[in-house]
Amino acid sequence: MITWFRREARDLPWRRPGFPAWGTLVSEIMLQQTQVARVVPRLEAWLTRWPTPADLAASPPADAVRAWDRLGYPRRALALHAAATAIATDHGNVVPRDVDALLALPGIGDYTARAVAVFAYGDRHPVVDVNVRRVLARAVLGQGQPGPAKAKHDLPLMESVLPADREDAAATNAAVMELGALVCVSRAPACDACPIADRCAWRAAGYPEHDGPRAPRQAKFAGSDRQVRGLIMAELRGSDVPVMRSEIEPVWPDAEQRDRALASLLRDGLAVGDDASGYQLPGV
DNA sequence: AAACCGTGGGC
DNA sequence: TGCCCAAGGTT
Repeated sequence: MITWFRREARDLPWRRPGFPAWGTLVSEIMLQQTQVARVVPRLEAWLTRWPTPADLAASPPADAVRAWDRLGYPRRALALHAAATAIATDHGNVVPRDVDALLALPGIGDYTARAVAVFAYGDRHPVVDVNVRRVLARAVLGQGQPGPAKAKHDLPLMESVLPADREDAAATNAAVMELGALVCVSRAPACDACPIADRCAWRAAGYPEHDGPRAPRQAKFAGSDRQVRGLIMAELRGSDVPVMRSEIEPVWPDAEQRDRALASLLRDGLAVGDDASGYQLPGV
């Protein structure tokens, strides 16, 4: 497993020697529900502009949202800015190493907290993302697809597979994740190229169809409030001055849905303003 | 705890 | 083409 990883691992920015913990944190938040290929260029630009948390904290949230551009889920940009502010003020501008301290930061949950502790600091924790859940579902549980994510179940399962040694455990976390991303993929797994095919419970059972509960499918995007929010955000990102309501109208025909989307953006803090002064990104 | 939150690539 | 999927988190 670890041998396979050392041979096959992709050359990614966050695997470079000396890559800062701050970079790991930024990369992990960017990678939430977002493909590696789309993250890499944004990550490099981000770290060049904001080399430390304090640098980001010194910029207005609007700059973070603009730099986020079209990565998606712009709340992440706002959360990252808030996390950087907390790190700069409460943690001496040093990304926390403790999992509970990381969990206390906005936008950081079970996966991201452990990913930072393990990949930035080399500590021994189970790291469970969608790739890991799929590999465990197949290799250990003998199921074709993972069920709904459940930390209470997923973390102990990964823990049971981790080597005792700290460095080996970190390498195993990365290796299982990489295996799920490159070989044990969701649709057409490349079992011929799998280093643990001879130990895979799913393969041994003859690849049975999945019967248990599946992870819930995403709601349709076309025509959704999420789509309208995205269109409004693109409008706000593209303007240096407040955007009037009349300028938002053209982005979507349904006025009621438009208003609902704008109201939700205001509630999320991704937009500020009113009809009189116009709407813009937060903090100038 | 189910629902919501963007965007784009692959097939 | 339309659907599945992607290094999840928050409410």
